Amino acid sequence: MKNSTSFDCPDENMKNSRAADELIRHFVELINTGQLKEGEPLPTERKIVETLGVSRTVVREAILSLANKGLVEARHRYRPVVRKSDFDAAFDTINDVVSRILVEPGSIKYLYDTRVLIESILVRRAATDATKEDILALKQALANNSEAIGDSELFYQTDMAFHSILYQIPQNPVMPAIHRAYTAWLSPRWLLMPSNEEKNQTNFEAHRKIYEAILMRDPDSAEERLCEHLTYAWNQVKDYLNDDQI
Amino acid sequence: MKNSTSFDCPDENMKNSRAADELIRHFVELINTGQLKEGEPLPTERKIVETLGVSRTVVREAILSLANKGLVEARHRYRPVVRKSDFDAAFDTINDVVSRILVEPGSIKYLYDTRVLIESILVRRAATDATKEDILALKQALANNSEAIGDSELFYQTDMAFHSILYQIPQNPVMPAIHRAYTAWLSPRWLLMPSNEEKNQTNFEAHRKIYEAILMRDPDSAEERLCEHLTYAWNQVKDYLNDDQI
DNA sequence: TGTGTCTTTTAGTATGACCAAACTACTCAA
DNA sequence: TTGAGTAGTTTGGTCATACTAAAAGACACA
Repeated sequence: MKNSTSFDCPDENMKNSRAADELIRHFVELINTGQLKEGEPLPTERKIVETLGVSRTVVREAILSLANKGLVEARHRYRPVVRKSDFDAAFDTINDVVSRILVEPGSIKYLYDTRVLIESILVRRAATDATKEDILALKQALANNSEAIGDSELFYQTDMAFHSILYQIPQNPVMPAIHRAYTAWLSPRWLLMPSNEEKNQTNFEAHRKIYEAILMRDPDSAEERLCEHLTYAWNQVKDYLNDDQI
Repeated sequence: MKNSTSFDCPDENMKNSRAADELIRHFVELINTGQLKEGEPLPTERKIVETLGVSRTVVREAILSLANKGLVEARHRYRPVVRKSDFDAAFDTINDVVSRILVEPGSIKYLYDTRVLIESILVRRAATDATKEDILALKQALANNSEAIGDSELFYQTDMAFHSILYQIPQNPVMPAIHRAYTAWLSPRWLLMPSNEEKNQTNFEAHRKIYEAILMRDPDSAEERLCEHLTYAWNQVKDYLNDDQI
């Protein structure tokens, strides 16, 4: 189909002449307006071919693009279904680029430093804004962390869980998504580092100090202790990264 | 979470029989190891067909995926070239998902609030860490902002430029990328709001106060003034968003 | 050295075919 | 009646081929 008339497109740029792009826009429109709801499957490829008047090649390209953009989920041999689009899904779609970036020297540190920045403000806000329930959650996470000191794998999990509370306190779904993204991207390198009870003990103490500063409603102290904690953690892990990754 | 091409399951393959996936992994490997360098074009589709022994359909799917993942850049009718993978590119690849998310009620505010959080810690760090050069850059940006009060379009640009200095101070390439992402995602809604000289004057004064707090090396004051500024800005813009977008 | 034209190559698209997995409907036994 | 097993149908994944228009390259010409 050459669609010389081109009903709605004023043909602004020649570069946008891929037929699949129009299909993509079509489905994005359907999804954004709710005509295709979350969890609902797209029409079959052959159905789209006959209703939209394009070839199956184009249909498959469009669906593939939608899948790669994270708007639909295309399991092998199943109909693509409209995906839940939340901030978690957004971070998921850049896993490959980030993996690519993280092989470049220095990038891991850059990413880690942004985590330090973000958690710095998070502990400050925790110190000033945390509710009784938040404090209780931190206390519980701290207890779990304490009990796991002898089990490094479990300690790693409770460590993450403690930090994740900080991301939950602002009641903003973007923050937990950021935490999950950090975890997904950094943990492969973190797990290169052997753990032991001594390190666990040190990290637990750091968590306790942060908790206490939050309890005392002292943002400056909370931030300072968090930075100490994360700096220590970085120094621990960097010895186990290849030189060209640091 | 399940369509990540990186390792996910200890039980390795679950019907992972899509031929394109292997091709994708192949090229990701070539790119990550530097055998395919940045700016270098991929082989032609037919070349890949004959060297890798797969059909052109599969080759095209793989290339399309690489393009959607942001690892290569596929201009219409040109050979795909290996793309520079930086944090800017990462944010670029999620524009579609984020656009989808931002049509959901409340999500714009959530995103904006994370910006407030991040800039809060940025102004704090600016107050404590900014070099003479940083201060000078802020001063210059402030001057440009002042001169643009009468020209709303120019004011918007100098406004962004002032804030962007804050993102540059940590000397971390992730932060400017975050700022550009915020700008790209939020500005379409921001530009719905009509500007006038009075608002510009107010915003400039806010910038000046932030600058002065940084100059005085007073992080608490800087953070407080920034939050006032961004709260004011939000209140200004929210009246021009549809009710179901707020 | 730069420019316009011709030829070759290649990406974009369409079509048809085939296979295997998923889906559907039906049969049959408990 | 119901549940499991089964055969036929649908559909996604892949391959092969063909055609078109645009990009790349070759080449003569000024």
